[in-house]
Amino acid sequence: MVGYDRNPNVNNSPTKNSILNNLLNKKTQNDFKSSPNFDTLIKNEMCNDIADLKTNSDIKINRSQVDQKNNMGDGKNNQDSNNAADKKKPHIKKPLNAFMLYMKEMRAKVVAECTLKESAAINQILGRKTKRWRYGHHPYRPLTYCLLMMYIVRHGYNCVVAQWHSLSREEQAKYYEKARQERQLHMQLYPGWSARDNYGYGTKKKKRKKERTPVESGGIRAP
DNA sequence: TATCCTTTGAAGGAG
DNA sequence: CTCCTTCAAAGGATA
Repeated sequence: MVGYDRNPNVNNSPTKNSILNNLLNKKTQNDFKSSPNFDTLIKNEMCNDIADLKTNSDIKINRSQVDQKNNMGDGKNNQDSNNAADKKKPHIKKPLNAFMLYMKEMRAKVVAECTLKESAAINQILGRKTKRWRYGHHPYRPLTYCLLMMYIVRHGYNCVVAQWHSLSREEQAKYYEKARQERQLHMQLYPGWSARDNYGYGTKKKKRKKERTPVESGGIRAP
């Protein structure tokens, strides 16, 4: 179960290499380009990224294949996983906000729909900041990015962009209300609890999120 | 094995 | 008040 294997329900299940090759071959790129949902700039940016992908993706793929081979040998090392879970002392988690509730609900659907399992990519699909990979350099690992683009090729650009933000006001209000109820319940269950209680939980220090250059936080790079 | 990545939103603290 | 940071979920990737 390592890597980016496709959903077994899908009829054909190509290997990682064939997925990459499929993306990189001319036909796929042409299909990609001909999508009516892309303007010329985005098309060109995407194709440049695809070209860049080819230079450094081989190493990652070989690494994944090695991992897969290693995993085939042992099938019973999952017993000590709950051992690690026991080690953690119970802590009261933050209540989920509206977007987190939405993600929790929609994640499985997106995972089933596309071949992606990497949550960072799924979260971008469900969130908004698609500009970051549409215009600038992509933050994904090559194979993840490859599969994300495959998803776009298959389902169309509008399917990917801003799913949360494309919800109607009423639909979003549903999640905000649910989140409000969760917070209220959380307050009743754990009076006096503060989100600060979990700062640095389990670790010495969390990494600094970002050094914050507000101009570029939008992610749009001038071409 | 622990942290990173990535999203939005809540919340607390600093200035 | 405004700005900044952390953490909620999640699972593959990575050091």
